[in-house]
Amino acid sequence: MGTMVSAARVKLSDVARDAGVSAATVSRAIAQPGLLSPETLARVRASAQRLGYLPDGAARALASGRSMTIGAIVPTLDSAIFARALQAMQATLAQAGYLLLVASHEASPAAETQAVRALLGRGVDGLMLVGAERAPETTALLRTSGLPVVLTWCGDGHFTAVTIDNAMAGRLAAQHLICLGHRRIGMIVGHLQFNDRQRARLAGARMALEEAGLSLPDSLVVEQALTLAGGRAGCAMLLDLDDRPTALIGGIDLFAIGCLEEAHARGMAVPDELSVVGIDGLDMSAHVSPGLTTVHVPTGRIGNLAAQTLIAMVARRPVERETLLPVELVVRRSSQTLPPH
Amino acid sequence: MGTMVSAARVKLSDVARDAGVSAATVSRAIAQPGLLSPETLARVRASAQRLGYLPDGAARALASGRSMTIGAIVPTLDSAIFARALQAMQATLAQAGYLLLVASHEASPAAETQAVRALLGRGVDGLMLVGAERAPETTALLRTSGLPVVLTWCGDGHFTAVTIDNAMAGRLAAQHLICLGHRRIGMIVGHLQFNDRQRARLAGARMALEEAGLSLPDSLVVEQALTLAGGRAGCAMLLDLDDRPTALIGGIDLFAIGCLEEAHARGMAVPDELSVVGIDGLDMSAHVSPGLTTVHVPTGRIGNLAAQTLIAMVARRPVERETLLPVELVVRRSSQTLPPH
DNA sequence: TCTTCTGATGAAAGCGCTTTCAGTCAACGT
DNA sequence: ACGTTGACTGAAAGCGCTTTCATCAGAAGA
Repeated sequence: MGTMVSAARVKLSDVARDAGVSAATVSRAIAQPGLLSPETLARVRASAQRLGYLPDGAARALASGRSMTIGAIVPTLDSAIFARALQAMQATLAQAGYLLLVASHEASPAAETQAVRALLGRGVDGLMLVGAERAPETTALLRTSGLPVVLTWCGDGHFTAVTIDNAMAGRLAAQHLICLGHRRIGMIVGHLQFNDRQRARLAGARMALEEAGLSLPDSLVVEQALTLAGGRAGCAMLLDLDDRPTALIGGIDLFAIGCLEEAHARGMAVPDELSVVGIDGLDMSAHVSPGLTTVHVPTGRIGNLAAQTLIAMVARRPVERETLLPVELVVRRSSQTLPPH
Repeated sequence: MGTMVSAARVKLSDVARDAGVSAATVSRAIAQPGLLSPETLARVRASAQRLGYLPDGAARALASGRSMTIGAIVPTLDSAIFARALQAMQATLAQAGYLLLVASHEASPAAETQAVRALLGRGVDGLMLVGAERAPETTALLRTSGLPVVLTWCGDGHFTAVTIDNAMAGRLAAQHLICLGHRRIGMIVGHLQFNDRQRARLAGARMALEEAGLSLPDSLVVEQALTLAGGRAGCAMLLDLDDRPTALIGGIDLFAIGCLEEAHARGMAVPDELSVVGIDGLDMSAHVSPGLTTVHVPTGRIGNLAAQTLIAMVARRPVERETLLPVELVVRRSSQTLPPH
């Protein structure tokens, strides 16, 4: 044996010869076994097995026009949110024989365009994207490609989408705090530039406050990078205000956890001196101290449904234009009634 | 316009015709622009641009034998560790024009075999795997394929690998606690079945204890699912022992964070009544309360290097057989000297 | 002036598979 | 007994691109 230079890979025609059938028959044995007689099928399978035949995906894709691959483009893989959604997608796709091709754009519309181009070129059968906001060029690319596309978290009313009501999430967080008697509420959000989810959450919170005769002035909103440290920094800024808020909403749970930390570092008791509410419902949030009140988002289901929807679209089965998944307030210890002044 | 049935996609021959050159020339304009005269190149590019030409990846892969795709198979995407490594890989790969195809096996060797088969079939140019332990069948598949393969976290001395010294990580954690005066130390590890990283960490910790004249009996080791809840449950089991340990090591940071939580729930002060050390160095660990002492692992670099190594192997450039990345103890507040008895 | 290069381009043969279109053959109906 | 039907299978034409190999100017050398 030793280091043998990779033996020429077994190909379909080898199997055909070995089994004494035509190439067409072997192909059918793989893709439409029902068309073959049991004996032929068994013979072909035996040969394929014995020779260790593995179909060449590129050739199949070229000949059939389907790559059995779905692409997903997310802001980053390094986030509990997208990691969970992708894991769910991947699991669902794998069951259907699809593979997941991933790309990230790090909040850059141009990078997203590039990623779309790359995935389109690679011949994915469908594409999952996050949010509805993107460079017009990207949208044009998507449209002219005619490829099945599913937007997630936010829809645009045109592409198929699996979404949550981000504005409602913001609203629930705010209403909860309002009900507890808070009147001065601050919010930390991600950079709003290329992030419609954060914009919607902010808008929802603001609207809830206004409906209650209150307001969420820009002075009480701070934009931060989507990290725990960003949340902590945002919290610090808000707490340093002359008329500091009595409650804070994190546009993502990570922000809220950062707030918990900053409050702790300052010796401010949560929830006694500061109430904190997040949005996302990370596993982690149930485990921090105090437990984080948050608006839970069914992240895994978004991934599962996006995958299922894409699979259905590839198969030309009808699908919901937009699936809206419910968000839900989960009250824990980080928020409480505003103590009497 | 309206709903136009997807216009036949622009293909290389269309560009060739438009530019008044042969298909070969267009192909060269894409892959080896240096071979063309500046004028021809410009003309072809202009045509391609105008027609919106996007090369067909499947056809390229079939004709050239390279798919410009790298595969990665991890236990799960839904873990801060693998998510970070994959994000790093993806970023590095994207810069080199490669795309990342991901699969997860959820700690099932059979699922891993299947994933390898799927990725091999899809014609990836290289493959990243986690750990060195796997079904013999998988290894055979990998070997006969002759594909560039990089193992991560643990190597097997045969395949190229980007690793960390897991045993050293366990050892550092244990030695730290021993130095603080702890004599009775417990450890929570992931299921050891198909996880050589956890086995090595356990072995390292055990060895450190034995070298100090102590021991880590099986009664003080509990296997748990790799989640925060698993860590908490493991901690509970260990604390319920008659002769409870004074310090706990988490085989992953998540376990250690679970310990913090369980201790908190029981009203046990950390580190006064219980010292806790983790292994991984999650961002989160710096932010929990008390800050978690942990053995930091350069997760992102593992991903970067795995990608770089794979790219080099595809290009037939020589690479290190095994790159061992350093781990480092980061002392925070969760561990302290054992108080006088 | 006549080779000999060199650089730029084209013609054409696949890459390994799918799929249409025919064709074969046994069973069936009348 | 003979056209029909239906179930299988095979021949062959690509899928869209890459890559030899050949060609053909024009530059350089003799």
